[in-house]
Amino acid sequence: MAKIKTAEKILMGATRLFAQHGYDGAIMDDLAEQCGVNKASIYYHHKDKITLYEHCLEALFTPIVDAIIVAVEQESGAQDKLAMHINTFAKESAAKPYFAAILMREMASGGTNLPVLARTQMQRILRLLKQVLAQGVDEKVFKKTEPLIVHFMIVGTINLFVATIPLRNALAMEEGCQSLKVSNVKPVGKQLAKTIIRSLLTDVTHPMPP
Amino acid sequence: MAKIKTAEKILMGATRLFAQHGYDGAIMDDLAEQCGVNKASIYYHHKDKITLYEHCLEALFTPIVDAIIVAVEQESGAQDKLAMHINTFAKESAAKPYFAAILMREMASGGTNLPVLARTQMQRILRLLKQVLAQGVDEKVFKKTEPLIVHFMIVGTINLFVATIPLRNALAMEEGCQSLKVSNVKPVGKQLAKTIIRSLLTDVTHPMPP
Amino acid sequence: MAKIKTAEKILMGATRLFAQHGYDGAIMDDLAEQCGVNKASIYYHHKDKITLYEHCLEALFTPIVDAIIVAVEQESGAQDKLAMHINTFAKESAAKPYFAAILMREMASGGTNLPVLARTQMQRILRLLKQVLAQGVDEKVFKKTEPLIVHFMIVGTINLFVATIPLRNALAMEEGCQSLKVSNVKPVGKQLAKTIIRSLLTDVTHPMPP
Amino acid sequence: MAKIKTAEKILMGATRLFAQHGYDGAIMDDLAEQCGVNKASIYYHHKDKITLYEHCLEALFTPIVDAIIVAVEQESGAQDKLAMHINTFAKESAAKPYFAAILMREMASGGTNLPVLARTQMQRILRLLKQVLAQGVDEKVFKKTEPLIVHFMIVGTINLFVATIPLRNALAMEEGCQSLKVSNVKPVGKQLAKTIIRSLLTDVTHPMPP
DNA sequence: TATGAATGAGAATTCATTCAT
DNA sequence: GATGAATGAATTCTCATTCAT
Repeated sequence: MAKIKTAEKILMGATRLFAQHGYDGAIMDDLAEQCGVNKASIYYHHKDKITLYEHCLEALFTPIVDAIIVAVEQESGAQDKLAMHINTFAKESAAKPYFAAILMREMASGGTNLPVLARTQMQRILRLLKQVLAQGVDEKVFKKTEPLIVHFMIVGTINLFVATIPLRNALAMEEGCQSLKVSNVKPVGKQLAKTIIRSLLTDVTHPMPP
Repeated sequence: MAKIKTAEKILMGATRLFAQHGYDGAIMDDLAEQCGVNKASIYYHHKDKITLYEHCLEALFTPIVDAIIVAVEQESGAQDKLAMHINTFAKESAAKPYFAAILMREMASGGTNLPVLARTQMQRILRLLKQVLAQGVDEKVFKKTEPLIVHFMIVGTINLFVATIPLRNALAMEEGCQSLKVSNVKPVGKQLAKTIIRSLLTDVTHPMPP
Repeated sequence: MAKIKTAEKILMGATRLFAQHGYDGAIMDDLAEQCGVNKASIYYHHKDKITLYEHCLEALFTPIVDAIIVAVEQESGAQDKLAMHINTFAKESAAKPYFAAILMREMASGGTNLPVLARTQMQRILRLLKQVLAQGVDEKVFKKTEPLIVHFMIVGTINLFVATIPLRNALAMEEGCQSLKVSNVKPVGKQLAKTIIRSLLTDVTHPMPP
Repeated sequence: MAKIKTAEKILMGATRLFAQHGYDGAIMDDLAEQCGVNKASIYYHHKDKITLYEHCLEALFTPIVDAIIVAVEQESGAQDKLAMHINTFAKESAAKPYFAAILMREMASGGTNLPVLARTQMQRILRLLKQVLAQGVDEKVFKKTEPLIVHFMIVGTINLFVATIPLRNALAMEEGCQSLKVSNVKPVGKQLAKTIIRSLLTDVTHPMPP
């Protein structure tokens, strides 16, 4: 019987809670109740709240960044790599929706509280992007641009899209405006990739991916 | 004697605190101290914490959205309107940096807690954008696109850029990586506008603004 | 134009509030609002809360006790005096309903907080009752009894009746039980007087008042 | 080791405090201190102040009413039942002196705040009394009377007597008036029973209980 | 491991009172 | 006399954390 370990159960519940309410808004009592464990058990497994938070970030960020790096490595051309970068980021964000919320809050805090590990992970992504863009410049397909801005476009757009899925559904109800209800990330990633790549290309007549 | 009104002083201090720490992380005692007023004074002017928060959002969001609408109205062509939309959003966000942080947190919450007024303001922006894009389609300059995605690109990118200014400065120190230190929003807005507009244009040979 | 003086207006409002909520439950802000005066005005006219309370008690208790004494003096026989004592107490309590509530609360506090003046007034009533009962014993119409118990019967019964008028009306609604709705004090005073006097009479064949 | 449970300890302390100072006058800090428990413990066991108050009323009222009902059931004649009703009410009130104080305050509030349970309990008493009086009328021993008035005489008198025991002791000291010092409830109940029954009897020559 | 109970340090809110005009 | 604003001292309640079993 594949009983989920208590420590794991707590970690998952905590991630959801931190995503929904932020670090300060997440309450240990609620966590215990929602996980169906005793409050003291949390402390048996996780030292304290801040450490638990760090565990959550670690468990959340690392595999996402790893997945992106692996995916990008499988492509060879700069253009394909960039497209893969963006699409994988989108896919992973959509698959682990708490990632977007937590990242957004941390960015909102100026990232000051962001545990070192999470910061490191975000820098790995940025570094990867820089390499891809540099490769593109070398290959004469991309113009020179500020990688940071591209990074912001990717992360900002996707995060916002994923984090607002529930909001948009609510608005769609209120307003009867169906267009708000877009909740599939794939096309968003696609269009974002197209937009960014097109703006980077040296030669606009260069063939675009479909 | 132009004494700043206490209510106003509290509102400003509260906005900063909410932006820095989020709703739950902002502490009324700190607010009182930072404003140099008595704790009870806060309650004299603002009923309770949640109401104070709503007041902050109201004071923050409305003028920004108003400014964007006014600016866009002064242009006539869809392309110019869109550029103005993006640049004004960037300019306003940069001028009132708490806006980005607060909006990001709210988005992270799925916007569920977002007071009605703030939601309404964000919808005003979106509605404006829709009109501009529709006009562009009418004028045959723009391809048909999902306005929501464009909206996300604008808001997500700019917000992330503005909100991470302090983070990036910190990172720049740590890493000695000067490129992180970009803190002037204007070029970001410019490049974002160019990127988005270029991807929207029906005819890539269409003349771009410099 | 017979404008009610502010001090007076406050006194009346305060009496109601103290009766409804007790000393601790009465809130100065509410008082100001209900009286339509500024909070600071209360302190202009009444020093502080406890003093205001004393003023209320004084204004409430003294005329009631005076009225009883005057009324009793107008009778000559012990039996008539006692009847008058009870009926006047009932009448006055009904006319000034806040009296019952305030007295009950004070009694509930063990009367420890009861300002001296109010205590004195209650003792005047008790002293009067003692005299009447003693006179009855002298006149051989009354048996010797403990005046305090008679006092309690009178005050306890009438107070309870008057104070519960609103409660009983509520209950009558809920239960559809009309008998609860007795709200005219006169017959209660009458029956109470009859009950007490009958139990005091030496000779049960002694003529009773109708 | 028969350690008194904390929840119970709090309940008892709270009952005393509510009786002495009323709901608004009872302060949670004081309660914690007097019980020798931590402030937060109170909330661990009792949700909030109002709930704690309700728990107190429940624990206080129910057994008293139960005792009265049981005692009355053991008698058969209406006259004996009524005497037992009054005497048991007196006995119970004396045994749990906080009952009188709390009931008086609630009555003073017009009973409006009185938690449903306490109201229900008081109605059980009234209903019992009605049955006894009705039985007496059936048995032709009692005249028809308004049960509510009889109820008020019983409750009002006994409550006042019990609640004022401390006051009277104080007065007795001040005045040197020994007669005030009556603090044994039994004779009061006895006399009250005699008084009420005598006034209810159809035939005054009817044999009274000693 | 798990849990019910406990707790100290806060944190939001209230309230009587005062002050400047 | 009257009033809007301010304030210090509570007061209720919360929350992360610990302890005994």
